[in-house]
Amino acid sequence: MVELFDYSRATRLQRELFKQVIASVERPLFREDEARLVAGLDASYTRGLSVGVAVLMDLHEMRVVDKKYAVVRAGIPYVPGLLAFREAPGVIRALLELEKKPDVLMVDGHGLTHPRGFGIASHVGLVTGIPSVGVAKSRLYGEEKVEGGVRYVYAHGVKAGVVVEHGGAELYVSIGYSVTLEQAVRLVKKTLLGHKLPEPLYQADLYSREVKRLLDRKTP
DNA sequence: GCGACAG
DNA sequence: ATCTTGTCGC
Repeated sequence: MVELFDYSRATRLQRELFKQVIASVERPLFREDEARLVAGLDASYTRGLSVGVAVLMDLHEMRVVDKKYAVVRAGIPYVPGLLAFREAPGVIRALLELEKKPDVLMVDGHGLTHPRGFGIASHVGLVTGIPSVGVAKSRLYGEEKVEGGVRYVYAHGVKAGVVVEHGGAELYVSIGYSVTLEQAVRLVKKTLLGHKLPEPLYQADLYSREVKRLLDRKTP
């Protein structure tokens, strides 16, 4: 039968790139002290289209300094574990449109805490070569273990994520690409303001839905 | 076979 | 993620 999407080929690629993520974490490119720009990445969907957005924020002033979007065909359906193949194309295009290169990316979804250790956060980070952090609103994979009052998520033999409780909800923070788990958690906590999501993702969520509405209203 | 399953 | 009005509460 003709396959619209080669599942085994996609998972094979993820298992392979997972190794590069592990290698990147041993020598993190992310320089916390010098980091000034973070990009929040998210996407919305409508009529077979994917609206990917990238919102750039200044970590010192915690203000939005730039934001871009890209509309692409949502070719692949959503399949747990393969979210990146549906969502990354639009998000990456929007990211490349930014006037300045971010020091780190915050992606809506998991990174290492993924069945094959290569969720969308790792995917986007590796493809662009920019350190990344995954922030999901629910669990996907891994074993949770509490140590010193901290809810860690182990995956593929490594301490891959942390469950951060905030505003009555839980945030699954995980290593995306070229960052340590400690850096990932600090970045998320630092950008946690008055919303359930860290500011970069909250702003990205708002923007992607704004563009989607604009698209719905424009094309009846 | 059964349960889990990012957005 | 998306489909969807009003409504209860701070």
